Amino acid sequence: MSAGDSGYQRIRSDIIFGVLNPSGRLKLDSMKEDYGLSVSTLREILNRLASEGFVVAEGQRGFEVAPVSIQNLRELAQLRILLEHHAMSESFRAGDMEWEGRVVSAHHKLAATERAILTAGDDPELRKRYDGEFHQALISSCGSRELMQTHSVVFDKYFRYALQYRGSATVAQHQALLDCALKRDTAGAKSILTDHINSCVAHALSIGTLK
Amino acid sequence: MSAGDSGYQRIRSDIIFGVLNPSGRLKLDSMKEDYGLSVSTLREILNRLASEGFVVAEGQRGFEVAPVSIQNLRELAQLRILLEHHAMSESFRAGDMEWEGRVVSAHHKLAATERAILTAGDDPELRKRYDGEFHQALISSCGSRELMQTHSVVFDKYFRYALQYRGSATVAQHQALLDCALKRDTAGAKSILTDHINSCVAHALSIGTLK
DNA sequence: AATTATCAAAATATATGATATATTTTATTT
DNA sequence: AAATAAAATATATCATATATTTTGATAATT
Repeated sequence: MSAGDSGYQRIRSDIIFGVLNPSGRLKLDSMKEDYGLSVSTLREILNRLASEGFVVAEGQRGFEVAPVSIQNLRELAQLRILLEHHAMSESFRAGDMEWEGRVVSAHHKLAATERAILTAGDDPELRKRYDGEFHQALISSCGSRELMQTHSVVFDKYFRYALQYRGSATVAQHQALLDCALKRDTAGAKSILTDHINSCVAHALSIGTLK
Repeated sequence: MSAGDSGYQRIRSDIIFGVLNPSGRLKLDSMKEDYGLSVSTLREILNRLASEGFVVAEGQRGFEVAPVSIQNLRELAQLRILLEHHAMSESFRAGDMEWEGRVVSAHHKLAATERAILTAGDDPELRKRYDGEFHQALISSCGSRELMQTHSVVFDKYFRYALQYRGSATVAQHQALLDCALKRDTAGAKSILTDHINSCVAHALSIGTLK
């Protein structure tokens, strides 16, 4: 893996998981040391992240981590619901046995990880990975790369607000989504997903660190 | 405007309007001369375009213009319909007098440009600009920056397939969309937009250069 | 004879450090 | 306190060095 690619993954992850503070300036000199990369390589990475929306580039004045806000959380939640509802519909319709296999497999890994949280404690990075992979599996037969890619970026941006583990309600919702998928119950899945996301928004707002 | 920014605009535009051929390799050395930029600046630009999906970056093997295909056109058309339907609904609901002003203004400019095509010939770049600004105005009160930005990228990618002017049907559809907007007729607008986009897809397919 | 494997040279891409340009801060003067 | 100039800091661009991939020639294998 190239220096640029691994640096990209690290910085992207550090933004999502709050290692780099929202709205914090990203000074090239200090990042050069922190990530062991040259300015040019850093700039390539920051340009990529800027067009994904994880970084804002203020022309001639450098880069900063994209801010977080209640408004932005609500927008991302709504957009995720819109994209994921549609993608689930299509995917449930077209999903074959291979698809069911992917869904069951992804759910198994997610559920096991969620159980492990109770004993070993939460690992947000691992949880995000399996959560993402489960929702991705659910929509993986939607037939549209563009839709899946768009959804994936929205999901990752959304996850900046979902860093705290919310416990058993989430686990039950994932199980219910699995059941709906195997029954091809699109309406049920949409309804559960809406609750899933809205309760996450409510939880994020209840912490009260946003404005 | 910085060298990087203007180069970005030019290269992005050259991809959308087919000056740079789909699937064509983007060699840094030759681009350096064509655009008068250094490799570093070019790489920043190509990285940005890669994460938007206009360019594909094959690790260690450089960059190429994103390919076009019937499948991709269909995906983008569907995604645009999904996003724009939802955004119109919200925007029609929330749109106030200022919004109506923006819509009327954008339509006026688009309609005038479309009329001018008959006498002065088509200028795809101008047409895209005003077409984009009209649809943007329609959804401008949707209340979600994330939705508008996502829509904007999808619109631009979609436009790679809409380079040929299609004539009076399009003009009538834009007029009908304006009427629906001012009447807050969401259902009507959705139906017209669907036709608008689907007939554009049909037209692109009828040319038969895609596969 | 045709195909595959090996290797060196050329072409190309990636990464770096240095320089030029722009922005912000500080100090000085009005 | 406001305005301006100088210094300090940071960003943007460039030219170059390093690493990778591709190409083409030769040798080995089927």
